[in-house]
Parts: sequence; C-alpha cells; structure tokens
Amino acid sequence: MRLPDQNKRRKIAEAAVRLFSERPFEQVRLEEVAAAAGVGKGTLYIYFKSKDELYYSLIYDGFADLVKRLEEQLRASQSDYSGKIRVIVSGMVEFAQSHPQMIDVMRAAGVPDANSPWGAKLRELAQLIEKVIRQGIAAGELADTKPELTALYFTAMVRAIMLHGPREADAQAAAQHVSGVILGGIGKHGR
Amino acid sequence: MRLPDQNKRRKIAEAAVRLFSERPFEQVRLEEVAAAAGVGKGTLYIYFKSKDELYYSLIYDGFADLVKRLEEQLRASQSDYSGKIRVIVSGMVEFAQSHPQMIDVMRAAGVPDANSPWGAKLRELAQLIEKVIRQGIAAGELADTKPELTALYFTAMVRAIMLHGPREADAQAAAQHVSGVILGGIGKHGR
Amino acid sequence: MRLPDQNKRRKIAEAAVRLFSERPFEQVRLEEVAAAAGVGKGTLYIYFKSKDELYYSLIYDGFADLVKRLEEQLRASQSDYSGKIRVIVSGMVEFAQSHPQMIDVMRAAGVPDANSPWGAKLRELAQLIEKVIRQGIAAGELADTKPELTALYFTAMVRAIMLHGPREADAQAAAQHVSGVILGGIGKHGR
Amino acid sequence: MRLPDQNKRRKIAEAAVRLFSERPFEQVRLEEVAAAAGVGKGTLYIYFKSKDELYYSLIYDGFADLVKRLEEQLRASQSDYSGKIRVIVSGMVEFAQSHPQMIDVMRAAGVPDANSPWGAKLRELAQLIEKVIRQGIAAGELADTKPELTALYFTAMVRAIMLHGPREADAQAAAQHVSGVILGGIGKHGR
DNA sequence: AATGAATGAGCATTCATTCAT
DNA sequence: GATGAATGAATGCTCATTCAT
Repeated sequence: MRLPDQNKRRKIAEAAVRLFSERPFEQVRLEEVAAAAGVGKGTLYIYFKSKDELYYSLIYDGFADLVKRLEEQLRASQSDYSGKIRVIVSGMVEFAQSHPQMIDVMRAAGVPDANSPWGAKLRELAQLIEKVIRQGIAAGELADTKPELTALYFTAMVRAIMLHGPREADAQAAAQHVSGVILGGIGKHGR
Repeated sequence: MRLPDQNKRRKIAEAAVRLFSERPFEQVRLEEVAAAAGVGKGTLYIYFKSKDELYYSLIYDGFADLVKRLEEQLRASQSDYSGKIRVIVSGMVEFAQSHPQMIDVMRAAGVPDANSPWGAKLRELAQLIEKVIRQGIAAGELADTKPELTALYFTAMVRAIMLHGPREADAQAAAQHVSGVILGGIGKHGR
Repeated sequence: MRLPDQNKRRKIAEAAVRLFSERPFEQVRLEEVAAAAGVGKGTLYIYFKSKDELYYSLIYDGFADLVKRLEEQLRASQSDYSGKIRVIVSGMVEFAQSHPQMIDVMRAAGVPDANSPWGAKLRELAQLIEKVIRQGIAAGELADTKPELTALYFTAMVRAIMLHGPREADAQAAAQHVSGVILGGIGKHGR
Repeated sequence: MRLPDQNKRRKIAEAAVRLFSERPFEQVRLEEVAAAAGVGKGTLYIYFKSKDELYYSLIYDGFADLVKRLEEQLRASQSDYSGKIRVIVSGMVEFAQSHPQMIDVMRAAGVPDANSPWGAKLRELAQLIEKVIRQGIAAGELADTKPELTALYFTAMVRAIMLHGPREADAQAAAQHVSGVILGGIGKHGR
C-alpha cells in the first residue's frame, strides 16, 4: 500500500500553476494537468476534490506564501517606514518574478469572494500593508489620508508592471520605481 | 429588404456588456445574451461573427470611448500639468463609474494581445497618459524617471479601487486620493 | 425556423424504448439512442431534460397507454365480470406483445416511487383492476378476500410469462391460462 | 501464511447483499461494499473475481438456499398436494421475508441467462414447483393444463406482494391468499 | 433579415480494477 | 493475504455555431 505522496501533490500543483498561468481557467483541461504532472487523470481527484478546488487552492497557497515571506522580511528589517515600504514592494515584485504564473492565476480569478479562503488571504495582504502605512503615519514619517486605498495600489501597480510593463524591465528597477511613486509621487516637491 | 439595424446591434451590445460584467466570459451563454437583448440566438451572428468578436468589440468600444473623452477633456482643460493629471484620473474614475461593467469586462480579458484592436486601444490610452507626463516633465512641473510605467499605474489604481475599494467610497474622493498619491506620494516631503 | 417536431420526439422515444429493453438503464448510452433515432446527441436534450426523464417518461407513457386501452375495452365490453377479467388479462398480454420492450423497461425500473408520475400510473392500473374485482364481488359473481392483492397478481403473472415463459407460447393461449387460474381462484364454483 | 478466510468472505457477502438491496447494481460502489464489510477494497478481489461475479454469486446463493429449504420442507411434509403447494408458497414468502434484500437483488438482475449458474438455479426452483403440480395432477388432486406456466406464477406473485403489497400486510396472511388463489384455480371443484 | 431547432465537439468526473508495498 | 493509491476508460451534458424555414 502506497501512502498519499505529498511530493505528488506538489508535482500536480506545479503543473497546474504552469498551465493556469498560460490559459484561463476554462481552457485548461484536467487531462493536460495530469499529463503535465506525469500522473493519471484520476490521481488529481485523490489530492484535490475538483477542478475548482485545485485552482483556488493554488491561489490561496500563493498568497499565503507571499504574506508569510513579507511578514518575515518586515520582522527582520530594521529600517524606517520608507524602508519597510520598499521591502514590501520589493518582496512583492520578487515574488511575482519567481512565480510568474501567480500573477496570471490571480488575474483569471475574478473578484475574490470575501468569504473564500483565498479572498481572505488577499485581504490579509492588504491589511498587512495598511498596518505598516498607519504605523508610518503614527511615527510621523508618512502621510496618507486613506491608507486602506493606498494598500490596494501596491498589488495593482505590481500587477500592472508584471502584466503590461516592458518585458526588458529590470524587476528591481521597476520595484524602485513603484516604491518611488508611492513614497514620493511624481510631482516636484520642495517648491 | 431590411438593413442591418444599428439599433439592434446596440441593444445586443448593451445586453452583452451587462452580462459579461456579471460573470466571466466562459460563463455567459450567448442564448442569455440573445434573450436579454430581445432577439433570437441566430441574430447575434448577423451582427457579430462569434462570441469572441462580440466580447472583444465591447472592450474595444469601451476603451475607444474612454480615450476619446479624455482627449476632449484634455483639449478643453486650461490647467497646469498637475491639473491635467487630475483630469485624467477623474475622467477614468467617472468612466468606470458610469460603465461599471467595463471594469469587470477588462478584468476578465487577459493580457491583451498587442496586435488585437483592443490591445492597441489600451496601449493608446497608456500613451496618452505617458505623453502628458512627459510634457509635464518637459515643462519642469513633473518629475518621473519612467513615465511609461507610471502610465500603467493609472489604470491599475483606478481598477483596484473599483474592484476592491470600500463600496461607500465616494468616487470623486477616491479620484482625489489616486491623483494625490500619483502626484505626491505618501512620504512626508518635509518641505 | 423549424418548429419542435413531435414526430422527432416519437422517433427518439421509439429508439430509446428499443435500447432500454435490450440493456439496463446504465448500459444504454445516450449517444446510441441519438444515433438509433437518427438525430444528434444534443437533440435529445431538446425533447427530454435528462436521461432519467427520457427513461421514466417512456415508462409513464407505456402505462398510460395501457390504462387508456383497458378503460376503453372495458367500456365497450358487455360481458359479465368473468368476461371483464378476461378482457383485462387479454389486453395486458396483447399490450405486452406489441410492446415487448415495455416489460423489460419496467423490469429495470425498480420499485416505483409512489410519488413519481409513473408510479402513480402503475397504481392507477392496479386500482382499475381492483375496482372491477370489487364490482364483480358486489354483483355476487366473484369472491375474493383481498382484491387489492389480487390486482397485483395480474401484472406479475403477465410479466412472468413474458419474461420467463416458453418462447413458443401462443400469447392468447397464455392469456387464457392466466385468466383461468385467476378466475378459478376467485370465481364462485357453485358450491 | 493465512488461508483465504471464509469468515471474511461471508462478511463481504453480507455487506454486499445489504447494499445491492438498497440500490441497483450500478449504483453500488465496491468501495462502499468494502467499507461496509470492514475490509480493504483490494480484498474484495481476493474473494470475488469481479463486481459481476460478486453480484451473481449472491443471487445464486440465495436461490440455492431457498431451493434447499423447500426440498427439505417438502420431504418432511406428510400432507396432500394442496398442502404441499401451501408449503411451497409459505416457504417462499418466509424466505422473502427473512431475506428482504433478495427480492430486490433478483429484481435488479435481469432475465437470467439460461446458462448462468443462477439462471439454472432459478429454473431448478420452477421445476421443483412444476414437479409437485404434475404429481398432484397424477394423483387426481390438481388440474392444470400448463403446469410449467403456473410454476412461474408462484415467484411472480410472491415477488409482487413483497414489492408492491401493502406494507402492513401480514406475511403469512398474504401467503394464504396466494395459495388460495392458486389452489382455487387449479383445484378440482368437485364437478 | 430573423429565428430557434439541430448539431456534435469537448470535458469534468466516477469507479472497477490493478499492483506496489 | 491485505491494502488503498493509482489509473484511465467511459459517459452525461453544455453550448457555440449552423442552417432550414
């Protein structure tokens, strides 16, 4: 008797992420996913209850991973709040780079149901960012009238660059730019 | 002999926009679109070659409309470049508000094929924004190292608010915030 | 525009009855039914909501037809109650002969849900028989302590002959035998 | 080395009979049977070659058991032929009562292939009954032109009562009624 | 032009059976 | 012997598209 192989689950997830990032949900056949993962079609159903569950669990895992990384990086960071903002943006860009699929996966997954596990994770990410901004404001280092909206811009901007930005764009340079705009805007100050 | 009835075409387009904004592409049945438009299923094929063509032509028309409005508003505007930026953001938010479907329609439509008509329109919008920024820089009023990236942020931020922003959010207040962040960032400039 | 063709519905029903009588429900593929009926697979779903509905509507129609025939034949018959019993058995055997499939179709359909339309029809048949027996009893011509059980024997006996009886068995001779056993059993023997 | 455990085989058979009597063949999953029997799915295949074999062997065993009981009861009985008929019907009803599943199991099992082991057993039952009738005729106690058909009625009538008869129906009263109808029909009425 | 009946490719999911452990 | 993870054939149903009327 073989035991449920978590390694196999990972192979399936990886194959699925790849395919779901290439084509929208409904155009990905589970048969392909199985073939790409090197398993039988039925095996998918041992590890995931349905196509939907497979799909959404990928998104959830992706976000959960990102949130976890950011929390660790923020905890480790000793910098001021501008620095923390840069850490967040940089982390998000880096994540988007090493998981190029996730961006597309997220694209295809419409507006999250607030109650869905992955919708909750997305909200968690926004709240993490919002918290940092508020702390920065309290520390007198940042100024923002609607941090909850600004938090949304982070993901939106990173996503925009990843999706539509020039392909050659050096990721860290892009991250710098995003951080720069968020922190300083494009208006000339000091005048 | 009846001529292709442009009025009927519009009724179909309106019904389609409504439905495509409620559910993703693959979940909208042409039969529903026909029913909602009050025409027969076969009639759709007189005015649109296929489901895809119907869908993408909606997006194209939406963007074309937006670009046209913005060009007019910018031409009419006498303000400085900060003001022009505000005009653009405000126009985009207003458009998103009066065409709440478009946002979702755009969401569902993956990364545009650069060659597709609607991809071209989207690019046109970005270039319009980029041009204003560059002119602002030339005029010494704005500062931005990568205007082509910043241009992307506009749509991304407006979209983020529309999709995930607090429902009560007053649209023009949100537009102000977006403009504010773009123009001034959230860092205290100590100046 | 073609109108829903009731002729086509009948062709489908006929093909389905044939196939369902050859093999049990789950072994009949709708694709075969469609092919046998000379229509496309999707056409089945225009006339029947699902495989189940197709199946049960066949049974219902079969029973409804039988009940209707029997009622007519009884109304036309001038004979005494023994004669009426013979009319019923003869009608049932004749029906089973001209619809050899129905017997098997009914076989596959387990115990009828009392609430299902076809369960109701089956009950109607039993009640029709029971009523005749009770009238015969009231007329002093028949004697039976449990007409509601006897009514059940009719279908059971006809079915048994059709399913397991010798193939050469002349149908009307078999009907005679069934009637004979039943009447011998419940007829008063002048003692 | 363990020997094939006949106790385990029986547990599987019991679980299977229960489930096959609740739902038709194709709706019973072997996984359930295994679970209900408290064994692993693979174990079923040690004791039964396939789902079909499991199923038909249940039916065979049921009929074999019934035939064996009837033969014993007939051998023990000292009564006349009417009495023997009553013994048979009573035995069948009793059997159906204590094996309520078998009735349904038999229902689901289409017309027996005459060559299948269980088809042969069913035939054996019919022949047992037929033989008694013929002996009764020879003894001048019964009269029947087609004992081979009458034999079929036994099972049919018992089955009808079990499947469709009123639930409250006292089993032995029902048996009496069946015997009564049959005997009234084939008994000499002193004329 | 307009219609909706007809079509059939396409696909998620189930489940009997196998086989590595 | 016993197990249950793995497999993939099999099938009901949907829906974009066509076309007879």
